Amino acid sequence: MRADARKNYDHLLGVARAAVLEHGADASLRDIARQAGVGLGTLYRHFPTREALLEALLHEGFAAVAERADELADSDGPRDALVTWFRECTRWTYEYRGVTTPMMAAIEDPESALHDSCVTLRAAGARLLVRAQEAGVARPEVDGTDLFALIAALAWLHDQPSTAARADHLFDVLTRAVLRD
Amino acid sequence: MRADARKNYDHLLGVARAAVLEHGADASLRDIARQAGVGLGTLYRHFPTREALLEALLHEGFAAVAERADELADSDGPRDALVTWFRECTRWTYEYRGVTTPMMAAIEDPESALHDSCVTLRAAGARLLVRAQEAGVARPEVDGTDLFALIAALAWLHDQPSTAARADHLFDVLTRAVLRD
DNA sequence: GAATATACGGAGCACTGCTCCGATTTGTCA
DNA sequence: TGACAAATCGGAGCAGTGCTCCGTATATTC
Repeated sequence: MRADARKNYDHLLGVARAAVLEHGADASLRDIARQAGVGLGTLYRHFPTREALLEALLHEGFAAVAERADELADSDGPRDALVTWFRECTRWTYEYRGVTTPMMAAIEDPESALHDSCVTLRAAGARLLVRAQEAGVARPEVDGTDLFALIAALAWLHDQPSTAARADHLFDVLTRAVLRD
Repeated sequence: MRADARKNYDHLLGVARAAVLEHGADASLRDIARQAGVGLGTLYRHFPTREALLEALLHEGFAAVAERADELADSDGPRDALVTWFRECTRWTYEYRGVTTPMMAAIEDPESALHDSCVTLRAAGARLLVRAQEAGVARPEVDGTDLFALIAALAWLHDQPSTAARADHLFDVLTRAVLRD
């Protein structure tokens, strides 16, 4: 990679992060390029699709949340590990508005730049879920895809003006759908 | 209302219904106008906002689902009435893709053309919910807004390619968050 | 310092929502 | 019936979007 390309890539990523934090995952790509002092073609060369840009932006976070699942599996009991991870994962998605729709599309599309990260995240959750089910504290009819869907749904609800304020409460409500009473 | 205006209004509504059924709630307004053989200005005069168009499209459905709640309250027990209405209401939203985001925005915005219909729907669900809670079969911490949010979340999940096929299963899962075990 | 491969920038295309206003049609009243 | 006023229409025009393409400029290599 050429030196100027590397510099543009890094700068672009920084500007994109700020833009996505402020305007959500559907921030204007033109604005990002302009704000980075770079042509639109340059942005598209480095990030051919919006998913590629999001992947570059979120990759570390995905990995950290997935790894956190294994940490919790070691340190906590089946029930606490699942609930804590579910909560932390959900909270993490709250940072980036509108990221949940591309994620739901990506997990179904192996060509998407976000696909692998989403699959990794789902698998991490599924491990904790199975463990909790084996311990008899989670409902047996729920699977990893359901858990992923619930996380995405909570993120979506957090993006909606009418339910953003009660996100924590909705998390508690949805937790009852996963846990055995 | 002038005769030509009335004719355009009705025709526009028919074309819009087909377009929304096929392309979802964010169907191109230009396409709808073109397909109806009408200028864009005409469409905007009859339906000043997209919400106004959706309200005209969905008003009957909103009213029918709300009324259905009272029917079920008369005919069924607290638990069955709630679950059946929850299911029917959710299924109804499946007919129109992408309608849930504008609904969630509308219920918070009294100026929106969809506001009243959304409030009516939420109130209908809340009546059945309170009845079920008084009978001890629904969780006391859930309220009407939560129920509305769950319906919207299920509709959103149904719009996503990765979870559309398991919509019924997700309904069963989320029902456990509303009902007492 | 010259040659080559790499990367850049932005004009251009097709689409979107939405506004505005001159042209047209309808209903009314003499 | 015919003229007039009010209601309605149609689409050009503006600003924004995603995305492509290619002439130009820059970095690296020899």
